[in-house]
Parts: sequence; structure tokens; C-alpha cells
Amino acid sequence: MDQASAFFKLLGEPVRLRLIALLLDGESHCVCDLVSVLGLPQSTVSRHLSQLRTGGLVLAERQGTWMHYRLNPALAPWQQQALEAVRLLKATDDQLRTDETALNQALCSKGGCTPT
Amino acid sequence: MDQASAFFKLLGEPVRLRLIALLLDGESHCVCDLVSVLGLPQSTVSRHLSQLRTGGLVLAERQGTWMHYRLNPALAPWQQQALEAVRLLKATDDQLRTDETALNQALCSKGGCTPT
DNA sequence: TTACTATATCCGGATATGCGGATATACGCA
DNA sequence: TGCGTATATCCGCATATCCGGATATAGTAA
Repeated sequence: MDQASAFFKLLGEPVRLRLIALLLDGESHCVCDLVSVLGLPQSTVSRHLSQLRTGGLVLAERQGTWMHYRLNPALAPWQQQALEAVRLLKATDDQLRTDETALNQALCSKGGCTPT
Repeated sequence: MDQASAFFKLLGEPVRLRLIALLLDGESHCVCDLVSVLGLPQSTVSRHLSQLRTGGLVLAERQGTWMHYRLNPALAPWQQQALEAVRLLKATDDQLRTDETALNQALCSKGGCTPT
């Protein structure tokens, strides 16, 4: 129960919700891309990512200098279901859609932060 | 977005999550029944119900002395989807299941708080 | 009116949460 | 080794949130 409400609490913060929405594509994204998309201080984004990681929502993997975050594919069914709600929301929410296109542009323009 | 995260924030608190889980049956329940099921002070339960109402998750209707709360049937699709997650959670979470049976017993034993 | 029940709100205080600049750590490369 | 980039964590501070006893309000019935 407390664990369950903790999960929803993580979604109940705008920055984290935006981060989750961005990660819904199942891809790995480095912190610097997420920072540039959200337009927030790096410390803020990093802190929220760390909370998502602690809550088990997200996995982190180091790739050289970059830390890549992605959705945890092994969530409980009810958690997956909740993320489906976010997916629906994302289809109509202006902010989330803007974030999405900003992320795609960031990836296209410089091929992500992956080193050559 | 802020409205969306506010919705999840409402679910992100144990007492409110328990309340929502109890109301998932679609029925109306009076505050006194919910208080006895949760085993918490009346002021605490009432305050959380009021927040759920302000957030649009729940509707309240006065029936004589009693105030009856029920899920808002007109939620956005993504919100309904999120409640489906709670429904799944409820099937496996011990606390939520205990609450559920306590509510049923309360209703059976005294026919609810509805006046004769 | 008075009395009683149900519910909502007020209150002070404890705790949690978010922020973002500054700093520390980790890594790659010369 | 030393430098530069990426990320994490520290810090003080402001704000939000939760609690539950006490009190106010609304309704019913006599």
C-alpha cells in the first residue's frame, strides 16, 4: 500500500510526469537530452531521475560519460496499467506533446549525445 | 499537466488511495462507513474526501444527515485508465482487500447507515 | 426552540518535498 | 597526471502536506 501510493506519488509531480512521458517510448535517453528538453537546471532533472530510479520506475545504465535512463520493463501489471494512463494523457496534453517533439528534434539534430 | 500531476498526487497518498479503492465498486458510501473501515479519525477521512472532491475524482451528495461519496463517472479516459490500475492493485494488495471485506461486513451487519 | 447525529473546517505543529546554485564524483582523453 | 564533460549530491531555504483534537455547521426529530 505505502509502496503503491509511493508509485503514484512519483507520478504526482509535474517534472517527473514529464520525464516518465518522455521515457514511454521505451528508449534510453541520457540526462543531458532530458535536461535540454525540459529546460530545467541539471540538478533538478537529475534529482527527479534519481527518485524515479529509487522507486524502481526507471533503470539507469552508464555508457561512458553518459548515464542513460529508460523505463523499467519489469513493472508490476498494475504499474504498467498506470503507465498506459500516462500514454493516453500524453496524446492530448499540450506540454507533454511539446516535450515529445522537442526530444525528437534533439535526437535528430545531433544524433543524441551518444559518442561517435 | 499540472492538473494531470494533481490527479496522480491525489492517488499518491495512502489514505486517499484506500478511499478510492473502496469507491471503485461504483456505489455511494457515507463518511461514517468509510471512517469505520479505515479506522482513522473522522476529520482525517473527511479532509481526504474533500480533497478528492475538489480534484474532481469523486462526487458528493447529501442524503439527509449523511453525505454520500461516489466515484465521478465522468472522468477523462486517461483517468479511468489510471483507476483501472488501482483496480488491478486492489486484487493483490492485502490492505486494500482487507478494507474491501471490512466495508462489505459493515454494510451487511447494519445495512449501511441509510435510515430506515 | 433544544438535543442529537453526521460531516466539514479550523488550528498549531510536525514532517516532507521541491528548488537550484555550488560542489563533488565519475569517466574519457591527452 | 591533469583537463573537460556529464552526472550526482549537498546545502539552505521556501513551501506544501499531513495529522487529529477541537470546534463549527447542517440536518433530523421531538
